[in-house]
Amino acid sequence: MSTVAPDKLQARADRKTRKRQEKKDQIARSAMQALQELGYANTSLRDIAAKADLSLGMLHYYFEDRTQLILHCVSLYKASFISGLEEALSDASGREAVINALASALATSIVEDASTHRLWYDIRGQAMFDPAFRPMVDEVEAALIAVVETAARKTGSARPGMGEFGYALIDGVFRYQMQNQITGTPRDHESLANEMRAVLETLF
Amino acid sequence: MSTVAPDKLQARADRKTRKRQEKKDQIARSAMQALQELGYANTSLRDIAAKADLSLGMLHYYFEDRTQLILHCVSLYKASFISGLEEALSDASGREAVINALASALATSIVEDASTHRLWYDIRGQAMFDPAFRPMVDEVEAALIAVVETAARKTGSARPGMGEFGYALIDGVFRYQMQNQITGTPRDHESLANEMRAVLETLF
DNA sequence: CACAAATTTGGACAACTGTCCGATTTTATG
DNA sequence: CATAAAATCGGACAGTTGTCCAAATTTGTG
Repeated sequence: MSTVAPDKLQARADRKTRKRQEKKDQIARSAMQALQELGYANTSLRDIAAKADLSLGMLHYYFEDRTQLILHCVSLYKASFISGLEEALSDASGREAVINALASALATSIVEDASTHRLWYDIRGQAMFDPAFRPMVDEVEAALIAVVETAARKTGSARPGMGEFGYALIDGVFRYQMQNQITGTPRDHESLANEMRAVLETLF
Repeated sequence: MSTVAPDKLQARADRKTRKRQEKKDQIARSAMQALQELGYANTSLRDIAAKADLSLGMLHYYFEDRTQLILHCVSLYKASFISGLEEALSDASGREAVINALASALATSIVEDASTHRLWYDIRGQAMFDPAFRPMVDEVEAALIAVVETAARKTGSARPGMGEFGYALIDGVFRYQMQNQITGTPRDHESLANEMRAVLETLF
């Protein structure tokens, strides 16, 4: 028989699992640093352990295997990037304002988080070969398509198939900007936003 | 002193190097089969040797290292894909004909060579982390941008910066089509070409 | 045919990988 | 404070990787 109330046990278990989740997030944030630098193919668990100042065994204590750890990183990426876009959209109303908000948010992300997106594109490409990454990639892309659909609705230009088509177009330019930002000549926020605006103006 | 004429020596040396080049191409074609299947990160030299029915040492006899072999594969990809696009464009005149030709050629390539493009996107992503791939990737992209500029000129809609911008847009849709063709529901030539035509109509 | 060069083989090698586990330390609990 | 659970460590393990090389075979040449 238990000496404490059931709800107290429950609360205790919850605190444990939350603490564990936070530790997993913290490890994943360190892991992202290593992955962003070296890429999926060239980052070993030892690289990650070193970056996180953790022992090798710890990684397997918190994550089933390498794939699960990387998936957790993508999950963090999604939460951060998508919610930023949604927030930018929710604050805007009127066609021009919506277009400006989206273009500006995307440009900001290129300037500030180019190497995070580089990792995302690396893993999205990996998903083309390793089915283990597909569900997570599909989840992120579905959310991005939903963002485009929201923008289309708010600009009064919603059409069937618009989400996917718009996502593909925007992603093409966004990825090219990211690539040039890292391997070519970096551009400033205004220049990037203007280019993206040109896409959105013809799309919506 | 030599017992044969200098030009004869020259011809002999040329034959040797040409034969060596053809062997390299043959190996690279086999290597592409393995790489297309498994991807850059998961294809070992042993996988390639097995696919090419060759011993491991042979690969190093013809290629300095793994990177050089893969670069040779990309070089083959470029020659084949780009020349196909250029040919399609050269046969067409008049705005609608040019747009149709380009849209159709791209759709054909999605249907027939989706997994070749999957490998290309894999290596283009790899170039974001490994500088050894950058010159080759830049070369391919410069050629693709030139194709877009040719199309823009032939449709009478050439503007400064058009090549890069158009390439980014088209590539976004093309890549998304490729991804869906492999991991999603494959579509037929007409459907793919129609979608691409929609991009080209607004671009040019 | 003889002989040199080119080609091909098969395996050795060290480095690196993800995974796993026993022992130790730290933390939370009654 | 004592004791159980959670957390952390350090290293072992087997498998894989790219690279290299000495020997054997094939090819081309005089």
